[in-house]
Amino acid sequence: MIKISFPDGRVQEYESGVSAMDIAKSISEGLARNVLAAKVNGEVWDAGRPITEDATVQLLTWNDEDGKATFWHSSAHLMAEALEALYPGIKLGIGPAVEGGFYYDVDPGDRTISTEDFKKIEDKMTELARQKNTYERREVPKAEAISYFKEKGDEYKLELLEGLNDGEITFYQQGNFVDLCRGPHIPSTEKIKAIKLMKVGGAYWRGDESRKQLTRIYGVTFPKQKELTEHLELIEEAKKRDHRKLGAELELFMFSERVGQGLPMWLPKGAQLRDRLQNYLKSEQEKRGYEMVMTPHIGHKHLYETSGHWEKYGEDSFRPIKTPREGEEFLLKPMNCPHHCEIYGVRPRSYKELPLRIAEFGTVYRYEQSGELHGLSRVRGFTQDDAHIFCTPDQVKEEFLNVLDLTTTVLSKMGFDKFTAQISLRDPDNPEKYIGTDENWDNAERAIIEATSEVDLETVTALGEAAFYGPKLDFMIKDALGRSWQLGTIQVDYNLPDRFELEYIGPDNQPHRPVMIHRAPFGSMERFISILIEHTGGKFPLWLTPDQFAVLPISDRFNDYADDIKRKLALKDIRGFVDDRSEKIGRKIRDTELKRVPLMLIVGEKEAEEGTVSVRKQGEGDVGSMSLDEFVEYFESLL
RNA sequence: GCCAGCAUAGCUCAGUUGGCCAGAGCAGCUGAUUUGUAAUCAGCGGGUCGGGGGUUCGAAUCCCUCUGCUGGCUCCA
Repeated sequence: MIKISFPDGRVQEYESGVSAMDIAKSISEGLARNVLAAKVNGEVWDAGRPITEDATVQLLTWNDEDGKATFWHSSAHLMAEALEALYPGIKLGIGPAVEGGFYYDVDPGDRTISTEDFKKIEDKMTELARQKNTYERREVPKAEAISYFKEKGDEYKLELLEGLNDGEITFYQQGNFVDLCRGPHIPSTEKIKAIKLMKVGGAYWRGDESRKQLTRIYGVTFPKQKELTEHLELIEEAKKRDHRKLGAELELFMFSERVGQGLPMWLPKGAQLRDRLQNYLKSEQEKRGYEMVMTPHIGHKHLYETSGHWEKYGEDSFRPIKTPREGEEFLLKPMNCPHHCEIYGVRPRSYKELPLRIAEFGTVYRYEQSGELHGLSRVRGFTQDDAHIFCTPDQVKEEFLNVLDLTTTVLSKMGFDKFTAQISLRDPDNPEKYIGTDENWDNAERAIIEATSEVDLETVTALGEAAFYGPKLDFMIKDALGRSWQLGTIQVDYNLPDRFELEYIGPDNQPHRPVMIHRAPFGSMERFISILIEHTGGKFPLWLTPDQFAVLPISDRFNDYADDIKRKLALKDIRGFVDDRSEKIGRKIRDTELKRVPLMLIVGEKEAEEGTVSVRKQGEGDVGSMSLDEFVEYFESLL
């Protein structure tokens, strides 16, 4: 007998060789039906694999991330089986589960697989799934594995085998399909009820640009048809909120082929929104001791040689521009920090001035590969909400707290309430990869960890993810659709102060090197606004939205009254417009709704006589009529 | 940059196997209507079918090439 302990702490005895599925059955048939895999001593196993020693066992179902991943991984095998049936001789790369589904990289030879082929692949998968084939695990000697794939002519699997040792090779088989696979898998293909292939694209074998490009087919599967339907609805909703679509509809920004790809232009409403966002951030920064600076859009190549950016990124940047006579070389500024370092160095600094916090909405230009450009989220010219804090090593923690406070304040104001952070620390096994003293690193890493724990921020720690010049903290937020986005970062930097030989005179009358902290709560205005658009679906917070109200006269006869309302509200800093078209009120309401204007003031004969407005609120409808003063009060209560 | 796909009016899309002056809805303009909580009616204008080259008696449609966009890969100070 062996002892099995469960997550709730319960311990029960079973015969050796019992499987997770047996255990599930002993608890209830219903549970057994839902079990996809099991975590045995922290490792995910096939539900049917015999357990021969004492172990902790957690049964995994669709509701567990690991259960989902197993389900999708098994679905990848099912797709591979279907592909082999439809494309004889197709060669297989790898087929893992990923966030939101699975993919398989395949080499179809001289055939191509496009979205048009999805239907027939899905149908084949459904047909195979209905055969209720079990996934059988088998340990295979390396020699046998090699000869199997040699005969099959699958060079990719053979290459994968090269990296594996004899004794750790397993095959999984369902139906007629055998694959080299570590597993685990779900018990049977019959669990896979709903199948949808999502997209197809190229992917280099083993992610190596110099290797052959395989066809990557993405798919997603579910145990219930209904879940697939919901999943597709979520994707539809995301499509509706796509910032590129809304940006055009709401006239926030545009792109032009003639201006160049990846170079957004802000239309009046978008510029207004962005300006408002910047002003808000500016005022919050001023409260926290930041000072604004401005620096030019280009900088001498020497500046970036000093900073090290030229050496590291120069080859992949926009080419330098030259002065016509002297041939001096300038770069479009890819970073603001070198300029800010020069500002720090304008005169000798005393420890009494530290921390020095200098901020700039600095527009930078980076050559991003053309295939990477995407709406506002990935562009070639963008504006960072940048600031650099120069401080003493002792002040790092205090400054982190200051930045965390700023960031959480600002993001909450924007309607984001779910944020987490990743703390990136040194790789303890490779200390030589990093610049700066051990003492400073220890100090900064401790400061970050302490600061984040003091503000009650949910964090994950990633060892070895730090930059070579210092540890960092990255903010992640979840949007209204539950998607995660990485926003701004806070990075400690020991490198630039060195390179620019920055100093301050300490109380000991000796020069010391300051620590530099880079931070950008939004990351970039462009990217942040793209996330904000999708988070809100274009329904921005009232204080931020371009037009806060629209006055809709019932007929032309009340246009003057409507203009009067608008003027009076403008005096109260409430902004909006009058829709004075000769349209019916229903039409005006519809058009105003589509523009995502939060408040509508409908005025007709009754209102003009009584000096009132009839208020209609986004998402709520008619909220009744009120005097203008009452409306101003109502408006303020919504802010 | 690489792979795959796409490009027809300001927007969303039709356009049969290449074949008369390339269509619709919305938007725009003009006029009528003067309207009470999500689309009033009529008329008009608007496209070298992304650019260039080729095949053909004939190209939006087939081929090549460039540009841009979409999805993926790689990269991201």
